[in-house]
Amino acid sequence: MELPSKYAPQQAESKWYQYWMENGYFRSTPDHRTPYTIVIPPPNVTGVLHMGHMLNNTIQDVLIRKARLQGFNACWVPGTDHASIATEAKVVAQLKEQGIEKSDLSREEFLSHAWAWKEKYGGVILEQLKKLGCSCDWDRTAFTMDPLLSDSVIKVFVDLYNKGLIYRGYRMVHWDPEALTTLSDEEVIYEERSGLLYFVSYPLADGSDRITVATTRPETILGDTALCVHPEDPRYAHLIGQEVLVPITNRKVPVIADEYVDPEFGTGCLKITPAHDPNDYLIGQKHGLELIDIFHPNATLNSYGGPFEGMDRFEARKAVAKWLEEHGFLVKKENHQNKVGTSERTKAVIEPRLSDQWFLRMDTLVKPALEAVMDTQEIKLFPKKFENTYKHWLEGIRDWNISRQLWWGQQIPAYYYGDAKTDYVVAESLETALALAREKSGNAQLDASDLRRDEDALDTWFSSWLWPISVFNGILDPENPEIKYYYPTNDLVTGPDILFFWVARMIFAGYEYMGEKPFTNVYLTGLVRDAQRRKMSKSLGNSPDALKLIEDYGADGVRVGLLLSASAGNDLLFDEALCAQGQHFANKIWNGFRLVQSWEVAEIPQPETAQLGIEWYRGAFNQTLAVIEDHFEKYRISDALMALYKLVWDDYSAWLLEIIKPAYGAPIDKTTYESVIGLLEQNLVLLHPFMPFLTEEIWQYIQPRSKDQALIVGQWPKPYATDMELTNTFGLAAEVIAGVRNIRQEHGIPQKELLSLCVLADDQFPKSWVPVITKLAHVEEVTWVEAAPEGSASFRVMSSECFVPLLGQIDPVEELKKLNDELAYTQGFLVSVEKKLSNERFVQNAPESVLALERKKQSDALEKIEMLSQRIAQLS
RNA sequence: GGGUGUUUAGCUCAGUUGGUUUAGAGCGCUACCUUGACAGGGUAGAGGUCAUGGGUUCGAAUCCCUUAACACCCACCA
Repeated sequence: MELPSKYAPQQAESKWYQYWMENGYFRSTPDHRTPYTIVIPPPNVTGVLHMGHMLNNTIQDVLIRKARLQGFNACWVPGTDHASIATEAKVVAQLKEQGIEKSDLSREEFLSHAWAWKEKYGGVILEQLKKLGCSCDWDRTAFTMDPLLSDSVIKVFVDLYNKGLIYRGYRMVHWDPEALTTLSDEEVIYEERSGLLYFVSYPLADGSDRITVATTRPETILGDTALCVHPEDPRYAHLIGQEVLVPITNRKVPVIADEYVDPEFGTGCLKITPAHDPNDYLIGQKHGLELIDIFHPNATLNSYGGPFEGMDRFEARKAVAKWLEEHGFLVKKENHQNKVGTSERTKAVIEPRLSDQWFLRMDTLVKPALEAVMDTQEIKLFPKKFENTYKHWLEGIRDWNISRQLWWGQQIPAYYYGDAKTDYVVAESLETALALAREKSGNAQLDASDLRRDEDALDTWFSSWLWPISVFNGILDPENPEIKYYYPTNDLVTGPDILFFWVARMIFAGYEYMGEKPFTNVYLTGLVRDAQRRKMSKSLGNSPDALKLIEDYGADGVRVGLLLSASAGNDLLFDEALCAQGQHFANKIWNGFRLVQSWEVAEIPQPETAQLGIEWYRGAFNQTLAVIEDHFEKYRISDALMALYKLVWDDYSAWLLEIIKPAYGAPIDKTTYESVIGLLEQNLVLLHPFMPFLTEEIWQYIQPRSKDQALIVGQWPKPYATDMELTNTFGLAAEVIAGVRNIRQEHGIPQKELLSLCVLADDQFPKSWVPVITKLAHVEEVTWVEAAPEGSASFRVMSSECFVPLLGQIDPVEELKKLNDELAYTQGFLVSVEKKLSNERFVQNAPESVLALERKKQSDALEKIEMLSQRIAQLS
């Protein structure tokens, strides 16, 4: 059959993906085999595939496919996350475009819009993963708001509440004025921003003096309820206990003293706005200060804003500053760098805000999670450096704010029946809630209509932290066969940016609900950056279109490109050139196959060269197989691929195929043909996890295969029984061949012209390789000589000297120069070796093996120098 | 402010407990090759005082300290 000389991935990819799907190779059900399980880090349901997804899903697919080939029952559970805040923001924006405000909708109406959106766009990213070749068990596709998963979340909430780990508290929390919800500590990103430090003077109530305070937020003056100085600050000692007038409002507030104040900073006097700053809040509590909340939820000023009411906080900042300046309260302004908390999702500047929220106590959950990683190593993080980060975070962790003022998500199962703050119950169902409420209130007349369910939804991560358990229904039905079989999962592959958000919390949940770790190995990939080291982001527009890449280079090419650049634990600088390299590699493999299948097979004896080549390659294959296993164990996927790349490109294509290649038009013997097909098939198995499409394509071209002979369910190779001696001496033969090629190159001798090769050999000369040397170096014959023939170019391999007689074509001056250069190098080398050997302390201290080695180097060098000198003498 | 990590060829990175290394790979680069699988190819080659300064050692890219640059994480300093 006539195959094209360029591998065209497009048709092959859709063909084989469909074939795999139709035959159910991705499906997994519990059986007698050992399971190998990965749960996907569920991408946002509204998301589209970006480079980060491409990378970590490629890695997961490599691991899953390899496990499948190794005979494990491989199960990769796909799914999506409802991403409460991100999705809600998108839906709100979309509704706005249609002229609908969220505030005009009921919860039910809004949710029906949100579900419609999810149905429409929710599957996109999963379809894209299929294009990449991901072999997920699609029948298991889960969504964090599926009934089963949602019920799990509610059950866990109630359970944790009953255990006393979840509580409702009035706290200062991070408020996102754009999304109109609170956020957890982890969702706040601090950014360095340059702003102004305003120095504002407050008159004493009795008019006797003025005090200047420094603030970055003059608008919060409207909520000031005290000034505060350090108790031992002599500058202000006389003012403690006096009252000052707050500018604009003319409210009288006290001057108090607290050690929190740093006398060195600003003026050493701090204004206290307990409602709008976490520290001020603490000081306010300590000193019993009044709380004045000056903002609406969207961070515009409320009625406390006086003349500024209705203004946005940043607008108000300028307006207040202007007012202060005009009325003589503003002493000066200074440039000031400070860290501003922003919302991870909306980028809005966070406003500290007091409110009633639900919290999860972390102290007891943290303990087993810390031990599992730091002490018992039940869970291993790759790369290891993240263990420290993990430890630090766990040790400094604060309670987790899990309530969100959103609708898209699991609604908190708390029901209020009265006006007091404690008039609520927590229950999985309305009926239970009613019963509990009647009991708690002592009012048997309570009726379902008297219960008001908490309006808030739960943090997205409060559902995804159960993911490895809930996808197997392990929360609602902990004894079911699936969870017992698949849990704990094996590997988790994700980005380090969600180590705290997700990974750590899954570990908490695993120990709390399964009494066991959720996974054994966590492989944290690097961030994908562009060639200039910038993060890939939509706003920079430097993120390539994932699907376009697949179209251009083929999924296999993209996978290889991505993996080649992703050395373990480092950020990866993505460059399309690497996808091209992957594509070239695919083509190389394709053409290697094209060559073999073009041969006519005949019942003729096997040439010695072919026998040697096959035997040697088996050894090389064994070595690479071992290297690959080792790399995989350490999650060095990139290195594993590179080892394979070299095996296939150099050893298989460049050497083996050249060695066995019959003369043009001549047939190949059957033995060699069958061996090389066998070797090719083994290569394909190793390559399959990385390049699933191409390998299946060739695999099926080689011969028709039945359903259970497909490559995807093939068998991982075992090492060949082979003569490693041949493998080990091949390197020398290759050097001889390279030596001859080099001489050809230097003297411009075409391939067609056969040369002869004379060798002044010692024992180490690879004599068994002579037939191969003859063939690949285009040498007529190899003869053994005792002295250098007249007019030869020469090179050395170990301590054998090789000559290519080139009467009349040799420039003795050139040849001499070459020899002299080599002599100089060898002498330099000898000096360094002898320096060591003449050092008594080296001889005394170094281990025998090292000494022997140095002595060998010395004698080799001496011998070489002698031979070189002879040649030089001869020529000059 | 605290912590972690990085710094090896033009680029991206290996270099495993210090000794088979006057340091390796891939890509790129240079020269030559219309070589019957592949120019998305082949052959050959150039290219590094292992960030800096010091120390330990018979021996350091590798261990210790200094300095510098970069990256990331954590932290309520107005």
